[in-house]
Amino acid sequence: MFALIDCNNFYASCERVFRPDLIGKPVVVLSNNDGCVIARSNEAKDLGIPMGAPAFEFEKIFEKHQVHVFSSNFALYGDMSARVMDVLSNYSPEMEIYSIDEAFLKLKGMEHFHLQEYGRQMRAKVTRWTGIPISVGMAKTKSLAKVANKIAKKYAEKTGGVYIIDSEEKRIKALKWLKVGDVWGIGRQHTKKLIARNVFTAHDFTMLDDMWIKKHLSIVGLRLKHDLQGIPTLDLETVQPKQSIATTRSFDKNYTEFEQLKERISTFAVSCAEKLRSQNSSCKSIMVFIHTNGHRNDLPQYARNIVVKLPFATNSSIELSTFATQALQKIFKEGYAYKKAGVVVTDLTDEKNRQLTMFETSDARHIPLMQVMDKVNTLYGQQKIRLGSQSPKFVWKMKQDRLSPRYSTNLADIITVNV
DNA sequence: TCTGGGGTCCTAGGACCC
DNA sequence: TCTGGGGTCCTAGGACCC
Repeated sequence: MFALIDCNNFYASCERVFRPDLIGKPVVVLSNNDGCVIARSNEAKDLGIPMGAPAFEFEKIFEKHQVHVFSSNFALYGDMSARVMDVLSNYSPEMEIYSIDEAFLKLKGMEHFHLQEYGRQMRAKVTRWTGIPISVGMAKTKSLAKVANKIAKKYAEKTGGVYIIDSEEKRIKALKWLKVGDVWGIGRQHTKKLIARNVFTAHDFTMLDDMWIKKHLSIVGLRLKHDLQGIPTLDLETVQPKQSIATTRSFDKNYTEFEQLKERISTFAVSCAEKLRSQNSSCKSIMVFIHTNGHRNDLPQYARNIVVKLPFATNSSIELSTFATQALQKIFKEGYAYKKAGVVVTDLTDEKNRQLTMFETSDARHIPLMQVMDKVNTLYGQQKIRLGSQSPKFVWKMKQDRLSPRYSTNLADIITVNV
């Protein structure tokens, strides 16, 4: 058996842990730059605020219904996630942390446990120890555990937040209930195709011909079909080293000057370099992209990316910044209003096993320099030491008007209790 | 005015090898 | 008329996830 544990309305729930006065009230959390809604409490969902709703379009509704709006506070959510995962790890030796708010547990050898009760215990303990409400779904395969979890969440009162698919009868009933577009692994494009073929439910999907699925949804779709039929096809995935690392941002306003973009790209490259160093990797290629605002029909559009193979693997902020800004020069065009840019590093290698080239031009002196930079910046705050190319002339600040305190990761933000 | 960020996997087609 | 067979690697693009 597999269990899928999912935190309910995770970001919104994190905000509520330290603001219990918000329980029962509509809460939404916005994306970077306070752009769109990325998390909603049940009360906010009931108001008809959709996922991804642009904040500016819903400002009136927020006001009218006294919705509590938060900027995203990833320091808080990351820390709360670690706490939840820590509690869950006590319930099985085999766990896969699937995302910031989801984990699969393998319940091998627990067939004789009272699983319903086991799920209830998990739920009680996570809520008690972290303040985060969760839903638990269990079934013979991962994708069915996902389905069970949806049922547990949707019918929380009836199920107590725990649902188990443990018979063929329940499996069929669950799959007939689930819309095909809500199946894990079936997105918008595939849903369109499936509905055109009169496939409306997950159950309809499992009745499709293997060859048809393989042709139109690839091997991934076929595996999913088998998994949904109760044939274990998807196993827990072990933690793999990352294949790519990205830092990308939308801007608060449109940028037209090369110098402005250069500062951004340099900063993104430095950020990627820091992420690389924190996991002891170097990268051998780098991708830089820029584009205009696709939502603005009134402005000329331009989007380009460029991949640069590096002559040697590196994680030096200085070197990556240099390569990135050189790349930017190749794709930048005058006369456009740029809204978003990013740097993605790929071809990652272990720092220690770095292959040198015959004519290595990477500067070995950067290594101790980066160590010192990381140390100082960790101790005294981000960007206390930065490159000259990250000019303070262009001070850039993300719009975060409604940021909550970092209750659990910053000493100054710890809550005070008055007795 | 204003619309997120960070990932993964698969396939088809081209280039290349013997 | 008639032009092999079997591979690998790489890349771009498309799909998906939270």
